[in-house]
Amino acid sequence: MTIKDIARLSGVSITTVSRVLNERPDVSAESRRRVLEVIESNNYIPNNSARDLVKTKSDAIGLVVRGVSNPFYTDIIRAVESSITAGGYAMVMQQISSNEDELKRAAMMEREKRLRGLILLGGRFDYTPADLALLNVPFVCCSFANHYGTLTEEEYSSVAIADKETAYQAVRYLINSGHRRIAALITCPDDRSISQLRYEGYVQALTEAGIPLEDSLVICTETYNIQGAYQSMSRVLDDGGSFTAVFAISDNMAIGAMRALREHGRTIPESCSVIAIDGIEVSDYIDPPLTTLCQPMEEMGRRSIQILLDMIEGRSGNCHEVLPTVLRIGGSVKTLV
Amino acid sequence: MTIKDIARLSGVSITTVSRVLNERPDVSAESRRRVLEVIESNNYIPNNSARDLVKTKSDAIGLVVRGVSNPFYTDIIRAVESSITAGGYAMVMQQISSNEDELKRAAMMEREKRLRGLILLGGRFDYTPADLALLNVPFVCCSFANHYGTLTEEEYSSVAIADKETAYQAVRYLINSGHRRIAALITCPDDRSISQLRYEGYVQALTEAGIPLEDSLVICTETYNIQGAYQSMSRVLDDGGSFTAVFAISDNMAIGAMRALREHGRTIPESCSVIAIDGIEVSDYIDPPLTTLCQPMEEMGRRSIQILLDMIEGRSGNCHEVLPTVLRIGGSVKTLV
DNA sequence: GTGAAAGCGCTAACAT
DNA sequence: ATGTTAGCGCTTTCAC
Repeated sequence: MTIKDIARLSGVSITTVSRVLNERPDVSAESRRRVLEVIESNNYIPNNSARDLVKTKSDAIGLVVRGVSNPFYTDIIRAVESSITAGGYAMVMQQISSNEDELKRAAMMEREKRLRGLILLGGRFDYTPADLALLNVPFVCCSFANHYGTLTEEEYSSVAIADKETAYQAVRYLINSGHRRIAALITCPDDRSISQLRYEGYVQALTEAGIPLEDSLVICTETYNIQGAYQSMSRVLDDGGSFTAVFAISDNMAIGAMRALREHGRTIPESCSVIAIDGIEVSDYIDPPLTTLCQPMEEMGRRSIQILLDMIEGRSGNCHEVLPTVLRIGGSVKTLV
Repeated sequence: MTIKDIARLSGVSITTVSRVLNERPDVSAESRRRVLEVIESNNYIPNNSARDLVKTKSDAIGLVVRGVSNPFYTDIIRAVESSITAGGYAMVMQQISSNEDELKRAAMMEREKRLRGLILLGGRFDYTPADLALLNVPFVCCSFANHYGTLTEEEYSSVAIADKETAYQAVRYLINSGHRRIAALITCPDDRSISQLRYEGYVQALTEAGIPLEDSLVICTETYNIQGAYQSMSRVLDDGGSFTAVFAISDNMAIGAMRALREHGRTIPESCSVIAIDGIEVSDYIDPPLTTLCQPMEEMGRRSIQILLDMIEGRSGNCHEVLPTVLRIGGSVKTLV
């Protein structure tokens, strides 16, 4: 069933059918009615490949994710997908492993699929202008920005929270609650990632409060997953790590750490407080509910697509949005007297 | 940059370039080398739309999901995406809300995108042959089957666990632990969904053990989410619901219910045991770790794609796979003396 | 308001 | 081994 069949069946030319298909005004009501009728009754759907070919572009937007199973990304993906579909585009998703380069993958997808735009969900913080040359369509960095790179604000778009400041607030919250021996659960202090940024917030908060930094309180997990956090924290506790509170750079890592703490007889929050950043749903249902700074996942996804569509459809250029976080007080932080 | 440019630049015809592109043997080593060189240095990537158009089909496989943020689906999606990419195809994902019909959406996608096949992740259990007429490409039902429908085994494919039997095992485990007043946390006893199937397992286990069914022990949440389970369980506990154990049809719902139990002073497992089905990662990190029957998510995703590609590439026809579950003993079930 | 015809970039006979 | 050519299904001038 092609446009030709519809034309034949409704007794008009291909052109007229095309006009109806594209909601052009220059078709008589009568022709339109007939064509629509035939389309309807034959369940005809135009071939996207053919349309894309002639228009030399598709209606697809690519989503490149570092790990779809990261529960933090999950809500964003949902919002992204909804917004893309609502905007009349289609989403093509690819995930990449931690050692792959998201830009190379994105560039590949872009050319192959003739993408109109890209969302990068999680990625490196150190793109250079040369990296960008790979991409020929608008893109939005979602949940990260170019803090360690050399891009100017005009060269790319981003939607994220203020990572360093948020981490600072979290640690500040612990300090205000009377804690001074505060461990940081991060992936690595200088991997130019979100972890480094949040670690910097931790350092700033301690420094400002006149609390000396201690290497033994910086727990590096290498990975972002729950199991890695559990193992790293277990190891530290086995070695007798001593602190009254933990700042975890993600809810997921906090949850892994909390199990390690419990298994080592450290009740939460009585013998160790925990605070994190992200605000995934489940962390509000665990015991005790995790005190955390919530990112507006839904909004991050939605805004990213809004910005991307604005660029694709020529309404505006690159832009950067820093979304606010909200402190969700659970029961994982104890005030020391 | 099109195939024509490459042909010109390497001094051969477009056919030869096409041959190189498609790794055909009938090209001289010399020509191949030259073409490859030009392709490489110009960063040329063939236009997929054009290829799809002439081949009258794409390289895309559609994934239709009921709620991407369901943590149980998340691992499956990851496996599905990896397998699709590894098989040389591309994944196009769409999620649908609970009131939309997945088959209609799938059919829409299929025609528009000229999909080669479809994975339905979560869906109705009551398809009829008429429903199937909508779809013209192979598809695999992932995590569900046609238990309440009228399809024959030859008409569709599925990869799932034995839901009723698994639920039976879970409840049986509670009974063997000495429980007799066992609540069931389900969405609805007769919605022809996975909930109904698992509820049937619950009924069978009780009946077999000579335990009378009690309406007041069947807690319906309508939704599958954590919050809905929390609210429903809270309501029941407010009304003084009395039971020594809860069988939840999903880990997620169990986690919601556990918070409600705690908030009502019911410690787990001392004053109430909890068992569930799914085995998502986080449920092994909560306190107490949830005792649950784990589905092999990774394998479900992988096998679904294997089966789908086998059908797409004509290696075999429809087939059904029932994957085993594994009991993961946490600390949420207490043995009554 | 409508249609004929060119062409988007590619593959696949078919010929050489 | 290589090139010529006819479409794939659609949109878009351009004429009428």
